[in-house]
Amino acid sequence: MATQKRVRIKDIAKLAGVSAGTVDRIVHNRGNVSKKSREAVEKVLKEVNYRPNIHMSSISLKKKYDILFVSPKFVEGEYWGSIYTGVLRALDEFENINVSCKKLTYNQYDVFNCKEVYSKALKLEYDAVIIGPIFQKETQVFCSQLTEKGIPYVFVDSDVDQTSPIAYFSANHYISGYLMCKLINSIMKSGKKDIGIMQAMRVGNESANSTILRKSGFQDYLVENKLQSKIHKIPFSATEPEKNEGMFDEFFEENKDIGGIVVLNSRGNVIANYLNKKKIDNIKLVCVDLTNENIKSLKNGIIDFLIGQKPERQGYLAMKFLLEHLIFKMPVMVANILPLDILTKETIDLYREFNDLVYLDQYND
Amino acid sequence: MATQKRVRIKDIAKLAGVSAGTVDRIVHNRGNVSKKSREAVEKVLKEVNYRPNIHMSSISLKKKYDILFVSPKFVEGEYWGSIYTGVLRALDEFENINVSCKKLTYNQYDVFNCKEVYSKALKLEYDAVIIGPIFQKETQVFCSQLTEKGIPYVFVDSDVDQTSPIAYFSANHYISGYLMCKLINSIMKSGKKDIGIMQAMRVGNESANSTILRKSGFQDYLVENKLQSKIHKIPFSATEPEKNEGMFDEFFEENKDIGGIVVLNSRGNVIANYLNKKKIDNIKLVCVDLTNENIKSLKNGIIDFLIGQKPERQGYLAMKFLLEHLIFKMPVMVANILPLDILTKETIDLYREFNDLVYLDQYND
DNA sequence: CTGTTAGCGCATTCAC
DNA sequence: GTGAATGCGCTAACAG
Repeated sequence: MATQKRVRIKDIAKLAGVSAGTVDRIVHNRGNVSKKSREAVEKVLKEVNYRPNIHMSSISLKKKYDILFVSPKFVEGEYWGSIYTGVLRALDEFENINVSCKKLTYNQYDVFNCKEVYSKALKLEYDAVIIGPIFQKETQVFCSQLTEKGIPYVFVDSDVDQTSPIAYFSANHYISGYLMCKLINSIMKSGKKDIGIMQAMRVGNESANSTILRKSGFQDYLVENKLQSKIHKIPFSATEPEKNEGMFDEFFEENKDIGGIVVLNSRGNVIANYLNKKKIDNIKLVCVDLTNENIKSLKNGIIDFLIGQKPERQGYLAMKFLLEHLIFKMPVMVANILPLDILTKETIDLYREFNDLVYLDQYND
Repeated sequence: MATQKRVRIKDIAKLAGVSAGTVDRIVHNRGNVSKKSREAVEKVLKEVNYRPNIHMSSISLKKKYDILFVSPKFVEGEYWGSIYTGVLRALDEFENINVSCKKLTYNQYDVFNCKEVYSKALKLEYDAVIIGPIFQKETQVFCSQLTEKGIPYVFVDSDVDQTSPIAYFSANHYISGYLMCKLINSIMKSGKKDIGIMQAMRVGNESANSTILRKSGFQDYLVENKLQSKIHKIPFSATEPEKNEGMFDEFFEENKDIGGIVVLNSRGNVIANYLNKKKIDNIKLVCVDLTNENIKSLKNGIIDFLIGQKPERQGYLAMKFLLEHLIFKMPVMVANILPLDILTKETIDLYREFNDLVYLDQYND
């Protein structure tokens, strides 16, 4: 009753006046089909909305698929780790498909290392790539070389201009920054009016695309709402954390009117730990990404709102769509923008309990 | 690499020294098995963590399952409609399983009608029931009669005391109320301090369990945080909406210090539309449930935060778990508490785009 | 080029 | 009470 009976390959064969084998050859673009048969089958396919049953396919599929996963280095519980967990979950769900997934990671704070890893990646053999991009230009070069070799790729976390991925899976970073600005303003109580923004220092002086977009959304909210808050950049080092406390001490010495801080990258815990240590509790804090460290700070009340980007789902969908594309050459939607999760101390536990899946795998290259 | 090769029924058969047919008889509790075989197989099952492949099972399954869905009346886009949509989505995903789902609905504001529908339900034939409960006592009676007949049931939206469902799928309504109280307080600006709570009038004067729990969470937040806000109940009628405007006029005439309103049931749009019509824009509003009407008010800025309870997912999981239970008699987790979504004007569109699935079915009984 | 056939994991039926 | 045989939708190898 709910949905009409799904049409099978056998039905299509009958309607087109050919055998099941021929239909299968066409669906999988496997050649050796006469023009006449192809046209007859494609005509039927257009009429009947054939949705191949991937579970049935995978059981009898013999081909092996090699996928490469390239992203910033990570450990479990970090943003990129969750993306990878999603990738593994997709592999688990489609366990009958014979696919191997090789992982290659680079230092996201060092453009030179990223370049190195990309060229290392080009020497390997695989059917498709999942890319977690940080550096725009380097990724563009990498992608154009993949295109030359005829290898399809998808992005997770961000899209990259001037590339042609099969699909990408990301949050809307602009809206994310816009939202974070709204949230910090709506919870800052009258009195101290200034807002701080954390800024990571990188080798190569390039900021991640996602952070740039968030900053732009942040600014636009201020302008659209004619807010007069003074904005202060707070520098910090992701690679040499021991330097941070000194820098923060200096900053807060000079800026006494900070009423709220927004962290537009996933390292919110850096400032949260500082505020906690110094027992500063009159500064509101809005951060992004459900890293283990950020979650800890959300739970103990230092972070007020934490924005989640569903990294696990991004990875899951990327692998799932990639497999569907490889197997069925199905047209997939290119832009896949996932919703933003707004989390508080009250909701984080339920969120994790429900989304967490235990993976005991080692996260090794 | 990701996960160890899944063990198949054939593997178990070999390990236990019996044939695949025998293993299947045991897995499906179908009898006609010697004690010796049963013990051998069960021993192996314990050791190897057999996860039957439901997709492979369903293809060769011949049995037909009849499911009954009982809930408050709804139209598309309302809370209960989304739950039903999730049920249909599960049926679509497991299309190979031969299952029919009959729908029966009652007036959630009229306990007598609910009773009638429950007794009508008891006269039908089915293998299991999905219940959306509103009235506690009546549901308890219904459930005890189901238990007598040996018919399993699951709840969506709420659990009900003194019943033994296979499982239930709901939000934590207590936390939901607690959270709504925190949100309204964090965004109310100094000045007007009082908070209003909307209260639906019902035939039978029984409030839904979910609303009672939310109220309790709401109160506890106030107490724990030693907040002095004065709380005002604002009565409204869900069944005779034309009476509301007069009641609200009267209420706001008498209470000038309302700075925020919380609606602990899904009818937030009732007060939102009123505030919009009267151009009152200095009252913050926090509501629950993503009904089409509530979403409209969120988008035009009348509602500040809207709490979502993932009704679609509740319905989906209820049907999915029920089928798994019926087919495999698998032990399912009884309490399934879904996370709460916090939505704002900025995030609602992404949320809907991503979660919406088009179902062209008619919502008829 | 194309139809036929075997086999994937599983539930079920049918001889033994 | 049990193993062997069949068929589900699909892919892949094979024989024409």
